[in-house]
Amino acid sequence: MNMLPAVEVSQTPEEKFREYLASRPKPQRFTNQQRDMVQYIFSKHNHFDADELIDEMKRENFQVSRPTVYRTLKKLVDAGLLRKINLGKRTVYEHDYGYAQHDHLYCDQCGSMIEFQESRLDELIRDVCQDQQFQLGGHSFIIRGTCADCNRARMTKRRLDLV
Amino acid sequence: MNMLPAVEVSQTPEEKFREYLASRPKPQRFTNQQRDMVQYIFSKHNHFDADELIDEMKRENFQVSRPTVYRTLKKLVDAGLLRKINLGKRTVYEHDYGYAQHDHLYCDQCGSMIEFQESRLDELIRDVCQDQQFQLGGHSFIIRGTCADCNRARMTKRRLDLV
DNA sequence: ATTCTTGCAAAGCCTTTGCAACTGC
DNA sequence: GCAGTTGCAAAGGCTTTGCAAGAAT
Repeated sequence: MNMLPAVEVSQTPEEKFREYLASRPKPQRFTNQQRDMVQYIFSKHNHFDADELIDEMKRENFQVSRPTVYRTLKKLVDAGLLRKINLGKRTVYEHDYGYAQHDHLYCDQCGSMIEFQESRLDELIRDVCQDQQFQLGGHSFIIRGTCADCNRARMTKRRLDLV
Repeated sequence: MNMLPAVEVSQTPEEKFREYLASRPKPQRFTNQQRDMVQYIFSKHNHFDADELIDEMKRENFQVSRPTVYRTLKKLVDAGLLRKINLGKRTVYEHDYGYAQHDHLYCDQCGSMIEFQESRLDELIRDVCQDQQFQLGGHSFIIRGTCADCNRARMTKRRLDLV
């Protein structure tokens, strides 16, 4: 995955999450499983779905249960630590906190997600909202197709097929 | 819904669908239920999900079964008559054939979808794909937020609450 | 102590599928 | 008549929930 610039943050993800929990109308508790999840998720920068997270964490002997993972992921999204991306077939999560605003190219062949930044997009979104008197909440933007690697693989295969 | 320019098409949706069916590796059949669905769907221009379509068609005494609706919707998407839009909570379909390329603003409050066209978006997409040597397949772009109507309603409510 | 979180099993929701009866071509 | 379509019931995949036991504050 090509890396985008990190963003300066003054709190660790865990601190930010605790702050979020504490600031709820009904203060919520910070549990061991939640701590493990936050630490695990922010120890690597990648896109993952609920199942992958559960499998990987179990493989590393963390104690995680499916319902709790779903419940915690929802809180992490609310807290602004994660962003949820709906891919149609799959729903994946990625870091939101401490990471630059960006969008994705999604490869239909290999499933990889390539991140990109485009300042023109923000401008465009602002203009459209202005036009329609629409109060912007957010956006989802995914460009689908075939990534460079898969394209190369295809080309090669096609060449071989012709022989 | 604000209307975008229609596009010139030489075939009716039904004709186009029959052509698609006939051109399959294993030619497929055009049935009464499929005809009803195509006619019903293209008799109005709106966004709908599978359930809404079934309910409405049943209400008008068309005979439709859930599995067949799903099977036919898939074919209509393949045939290029419909476009499938994943809204996270809901999956909706809209006319693709005979209708200008566009994207959507989605109101979180009332669920309405406002269509818009932005030529700058195509340019941007082309540039990003160029950069990444990515072969474009398509894109999904949804701007979320609160539409003008809902915003007005909220304003009014807020004013009333203050009295 | 109180109140929130957990984990199991079960339910929900939307979508797909196996299969026998049916129907377009 | 053959091959594809239909509709029922059932299964699937992912996500959520009721509730009793357990943990955080």
